[in-house]
Amino acid sequence: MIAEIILNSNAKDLDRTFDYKVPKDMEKQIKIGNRVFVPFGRRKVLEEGFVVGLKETSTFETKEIASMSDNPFLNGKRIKLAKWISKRYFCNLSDSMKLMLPPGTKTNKVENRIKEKTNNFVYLKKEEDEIEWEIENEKIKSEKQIRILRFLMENDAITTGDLEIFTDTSRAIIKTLEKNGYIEIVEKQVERNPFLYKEVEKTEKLKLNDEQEKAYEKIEQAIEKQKNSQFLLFGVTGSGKTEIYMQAIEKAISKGKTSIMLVPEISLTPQMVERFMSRFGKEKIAVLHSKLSIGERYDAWQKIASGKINIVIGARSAIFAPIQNIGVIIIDEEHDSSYQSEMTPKYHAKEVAQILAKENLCPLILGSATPEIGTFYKTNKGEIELLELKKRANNSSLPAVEIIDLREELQNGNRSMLSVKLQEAIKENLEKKQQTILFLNRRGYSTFVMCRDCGYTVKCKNCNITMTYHLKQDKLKCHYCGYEEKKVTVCPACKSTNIRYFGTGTQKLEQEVQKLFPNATTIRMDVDTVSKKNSHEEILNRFKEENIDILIGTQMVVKGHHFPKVTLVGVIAADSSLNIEDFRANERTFQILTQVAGRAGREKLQGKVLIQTYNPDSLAIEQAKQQDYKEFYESEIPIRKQLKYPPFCDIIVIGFSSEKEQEVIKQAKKVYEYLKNRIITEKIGILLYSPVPAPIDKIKNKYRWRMIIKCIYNEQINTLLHQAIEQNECKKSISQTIEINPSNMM
DNA sequence: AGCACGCCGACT
DNA sequence: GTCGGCGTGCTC
Repeated sequence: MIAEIILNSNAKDLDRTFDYKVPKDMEKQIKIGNRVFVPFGRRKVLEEGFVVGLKETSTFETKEIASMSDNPFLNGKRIKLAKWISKRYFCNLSDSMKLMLPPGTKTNKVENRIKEKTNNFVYLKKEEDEIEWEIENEKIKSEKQIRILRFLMENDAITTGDLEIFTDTSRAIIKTLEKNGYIEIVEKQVERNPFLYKEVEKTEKLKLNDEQEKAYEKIEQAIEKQKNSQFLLFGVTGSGKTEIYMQAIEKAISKGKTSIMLVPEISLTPQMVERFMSRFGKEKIAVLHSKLSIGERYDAWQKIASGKINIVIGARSAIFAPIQNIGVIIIDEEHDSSYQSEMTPKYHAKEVAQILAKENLCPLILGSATPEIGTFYKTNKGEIELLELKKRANNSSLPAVEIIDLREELQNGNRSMLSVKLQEAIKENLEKKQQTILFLNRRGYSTFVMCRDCGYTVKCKNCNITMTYHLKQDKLKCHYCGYEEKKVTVCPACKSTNIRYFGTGTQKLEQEVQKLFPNATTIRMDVDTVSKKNSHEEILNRFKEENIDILIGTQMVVKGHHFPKVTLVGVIAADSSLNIEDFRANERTFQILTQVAGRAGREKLQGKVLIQTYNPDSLAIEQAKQQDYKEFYESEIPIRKQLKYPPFCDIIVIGFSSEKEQEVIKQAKKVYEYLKNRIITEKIGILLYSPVPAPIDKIKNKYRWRMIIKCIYNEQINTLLHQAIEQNECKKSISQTIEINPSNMM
């Protein structure tokens, strides 16, 4: 017997199967999906690989499989899904398989066994920076050691269970680190999973109103009849979507089936999880999110794989949880961009969910108050069934939204970031002792630094983008590669000292608010303040519990949380998402403004929203004021149609990048010519644009070019694109990427 | 990706 | 002479 093996490697050249002979004693157990170790080339160590096919003969002179894990790891269905992913998202098969492997799977030949987790904790003893510095000072340059340190830093405490994931060598390094006093290993009963010992009170299902009942019945039917249909549960926050989700899950359980519910990472709060646990009991629910350590993730994964779990709740990657016999898949806030992975494989959890739902013959429920344009379009075409919830369950009224024209403010001589009206509203709110949220989707202090004499702007030396000034560290930072520089006082081009800091970020906003309202308490939330574990929750809880007057933040403040005392929301600049080079600019602006507006006055108190903008005539902003999704949809659809944007046409971006600009251009042109010829000879209806530099043409010292194709994406196009890459080989130093309707067009 | 082979310049 | 830098090519 011959096994077709995919090696665990991300090299382009190795993204194909290799044939190996199956030893006689292995023939009975071996199955597609098994993990094996094989000799490869001249390498001294065995390589890890996965069985993706079995056959009788091979045209090659085969070597023999050396060993096989007892754990099956994957199966035929998973391999099939991995193959689909690598085809659809243009990644190596080994990359898509990695998504489905148990967390912390070791990639060396040592068998991976994790002993029972104890409560022994390893703590970092010193300040993070100091450790890194000391390590480098002692010239300990081992990659492994640095990796372990990173791991320790990311999880300020890890269990000895986590330690088991490491290899013997790594464990030895950790012991050395302990001996030298960098870390300490303590025996301590600490419970990191707040739900493990917490008593949850059982709650009963709520009575549905007529609208909810109508929607639920449709879903119930689909679960009952095992119909692979898709639903859009379209309703504002507070219209009772969650109760419908829970009853759908209950229905699935009653049929002996499991459920997956995806939520955006940011909405995965303890309160949300508790709500599900008190309905279904905590034993049957597994929660997967990015704050889990590898050990915790491993435990959850094993529990799901063993069949003890019937509900999986998690962010994007939870779609790959090893759960069987799915009865319903739910994607809450389906428009959320976090469902699209930004790392290879750049999969979209919604598309993967569609595949899984088809495979399991179960319904897929998408929920949103501001669905993706494409999703709503499908409800018109009958591909998705629309279930509408118009009523707000608690009958609270929509906040009053007002648009403020910043051009007028400027004409009237107000150079402040806060318009007169917004300042007055904040003052009034402070007097009433009610809370305010100020939203500005840009972090840092100043977004660019320019010489007023010669127009020179400070750019990152690795990336072709302007540096942002950060007040606290008094430094210029590149938001793309993290490069930092001293602040500039003398123009490097003309030696002028007439340097000005332009643009505003959350830091400057906070400073200005403190200047204007010295007696108000403020708290800021953006990536710079929430870098540490859990502080996202901490900031929001502090804002709520300590009654802080003003919360200043980027999009993080927009989602999930319920703040009963917030009655004023100020949007400092609604334009930032409007001017980006992206076909979703209007959609993103509408979604974010509608969501921010929804933060104001969610209970008895009447809420007020002030949106400051330089484009008061923009339809997206005007319709966000009305908070009328359908009207926005109706106005956006003709634009999409006219400009040949999704959902009428797909945008395919082929990217090329390398440190050598000439090579990038050469390869881009080569692929362009190839595609042009194929399109002419095969008469394929696609629009091909010649290669141009990407909007950000240099990141991390790599020049970036790209070409855009507009067409209706299908199997034929997919094949053509794969061939375009395979048949136009290039140097290893050039990286080529293909994305269809990428979430980031930069 | 690794690992070896091979070709060429630098250095005892 | 030979050590080592890295470009090239192959791995069932």
